[in-house]
Amino acid sequence: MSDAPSAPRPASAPGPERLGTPNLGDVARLAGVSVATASRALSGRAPTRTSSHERVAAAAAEIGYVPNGLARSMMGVGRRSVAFVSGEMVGPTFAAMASGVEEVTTAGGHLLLLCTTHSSVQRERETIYSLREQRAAAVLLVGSTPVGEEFEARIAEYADALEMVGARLILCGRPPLASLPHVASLDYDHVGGVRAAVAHLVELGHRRIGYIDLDEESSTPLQRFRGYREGLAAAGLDVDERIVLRTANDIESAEATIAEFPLIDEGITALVCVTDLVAVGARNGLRRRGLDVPGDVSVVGFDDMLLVADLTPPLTTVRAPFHELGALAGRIALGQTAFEGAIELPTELVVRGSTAQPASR
Amino acid sequence: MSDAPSAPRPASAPGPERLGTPNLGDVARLAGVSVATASRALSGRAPTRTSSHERVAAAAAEIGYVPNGLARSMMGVGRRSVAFVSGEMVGPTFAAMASGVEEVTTAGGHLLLLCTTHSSVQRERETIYSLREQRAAAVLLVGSTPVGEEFEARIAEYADALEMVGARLILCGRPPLASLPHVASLDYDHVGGVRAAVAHLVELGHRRIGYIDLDEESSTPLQRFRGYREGLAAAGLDVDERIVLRTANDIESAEATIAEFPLIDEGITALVCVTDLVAVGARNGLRRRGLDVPGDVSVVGFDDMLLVADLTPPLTTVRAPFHELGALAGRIALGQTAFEGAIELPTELVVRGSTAQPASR
DNA sequence: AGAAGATGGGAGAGCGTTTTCCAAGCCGAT
DNA sequence: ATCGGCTTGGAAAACGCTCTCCCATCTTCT
Repeated sequence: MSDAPSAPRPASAPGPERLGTPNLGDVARLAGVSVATASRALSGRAPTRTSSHERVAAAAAEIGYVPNGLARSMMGVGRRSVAFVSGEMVGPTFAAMASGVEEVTTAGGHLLLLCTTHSSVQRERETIYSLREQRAAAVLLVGSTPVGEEFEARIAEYADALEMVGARLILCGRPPLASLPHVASLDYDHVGGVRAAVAHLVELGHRRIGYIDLDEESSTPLQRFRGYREGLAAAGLDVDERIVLRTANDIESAEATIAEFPLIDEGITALVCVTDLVAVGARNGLRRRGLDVPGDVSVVGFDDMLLVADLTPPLTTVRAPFHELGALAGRIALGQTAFEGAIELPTELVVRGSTAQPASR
Repeated sequence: MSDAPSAPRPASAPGPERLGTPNLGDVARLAGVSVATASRALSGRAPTRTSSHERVAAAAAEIGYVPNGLARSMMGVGRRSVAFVSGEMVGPTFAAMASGVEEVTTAGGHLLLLCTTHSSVQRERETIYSLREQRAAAVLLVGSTPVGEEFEARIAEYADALEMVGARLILCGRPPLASLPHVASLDYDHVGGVRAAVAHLVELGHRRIGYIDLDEESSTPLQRFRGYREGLAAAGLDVDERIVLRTANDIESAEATIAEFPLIDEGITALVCVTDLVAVGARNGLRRRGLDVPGDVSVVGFDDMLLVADLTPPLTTVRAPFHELGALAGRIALGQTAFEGAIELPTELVVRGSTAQPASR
């Protein structure tokens, strides 16, 4: 049956000109060598360099050859990609973490993919599965997320799905999951940070310290609240649920929350806030009620976002190493650093002007 | 010569088990159909669905088949990627623009690549060429950059290089280049924004209005300075170089710059700043010198970054539609919107408390 | 009942690389 | 002069997919 071993070239024209971008075959043809030789010459993987190598290089330059990274990736030798998946791209912590990741991915010759889930489970799942199809080297799931069985089951599903194609899943900015100790997860010391903040307030003489929490049940606020609780406990104080407020994570909501809170009646002299944004809102609300910060009420935030040092008063807050966290996550994603158990980066209390001794009664 | 048309399968074992992730061939084999049928069935490109389609779907589910996005991309049917290339990833404008781009790329089923050049020409070039190899659909070069022939030549080089592989170059957040009207470039109205700021100050009664510029010659500060000049001219005033300062784009530098500036001697009552960061630094410096804002000197910024509304006094500034700019750039990148000449999005003056009538002399 | 049309599915080329295997060619050594 | 080792380069398989022919059915019309 095989009467014509050489196929009749159905599509391409007989002339030397081809459509589209030139290909390694074109380079080889022009240089008068085989594609194998051309590939070897261009990738520098050949034993020695000979005249044909130079012909290949010249041919490549002449026709403007651009190697196809997609094809290289398919052969397992291209750049791999790492995905940065977060709920939202705004917010003070995002950019710093992303830049940390970017630093190590590009240093390693890899690509950084950016995805947003808009806090939708469906989009999160779609994103992960899409990334799996793209054969990403790793997926960084960053930011706070819900706690609970349903969530852990979802992460387990993602981890399995990704492992199936040799991609690893890394949880970034959230604590390790009890049921999934093998999933790499790195976080910073929320608890210690807030504990330090509370200790600072206690040392200043505060005894009645309120807390403003987020109105969502996710890992970050939960941990920070634990820091509050432990901080109080360390000073021999108990959590009084009546002076724990909840709000959304933006300035306006926090301000509105403070507006309708009978704090004076409770004798509160200090307020620990789950984030800087909430702290700023709280400060605005206090001010609106004619209360001075820190004269009447001290305020502490968390994140040390840009500009909080320039507020009046400058905000006392907890600084977390977002950039380092991102860089470390990137290194683990690329396999440059092994993941051995949970990683928790230290945080640091930055004392500024929004905290002071309570007014003498 | 062709005695053995069927090659002797050198590598893979004879058993049904294969290493690595399952393949479309594996699915087809299990379903008892050809790869062509399997491909059609899974991609839903077949006219109707038949029993074999269901067998294929079942087989795919059974062995956990994950289509290879890289291979699909190589065939020209996969997700394409759009690259967001900026100097730095920090800064107030970055996240908003990136999120705008992300919104439209993922809506269109595409991938967003994130790259940083660290303001190094070499890295910029490497990035562009790497993206070209990756066959990105488009490259968004975002942020301010140097002006001048050398720069335009570089952009021309990039545009040509990218066009060679069918990728388009989009300049985002900088004005169109005179020598390259065909490369898509979108910007927002720096000039109009600063003009409005100056007009606002003039209307308040200011006549001696200083300016703090950046110490770099790039498009953004140049345009904003032009807005300053035109704003003064519209009020019949001239630029007095003695009250034009230069600083780096961070709070500390701006503060230091203000510290050694004889502004009182010059009778300055208002200061227009090239960015919010500089404005905050200026405010800090003024305050340090015992001057009140806006009592002694009014201050205007540009960018309306997060928290400037919560400073004391709240900063009067110019707001630019960064998110929309990013989204529009994304749409042009994806070819959803045609680029017809320069695009300039409007800006808006946001009057807050850092500007007031000059003190009566 | 036979032919025309519709339709599902298979074989195989093609995408642009890398890489393995193997045939030459060339050198010095026996 | 011939043989083993070494370099050099080519043919072709492989990666995993899509897509264009085709052929074999099945339906349906005359």
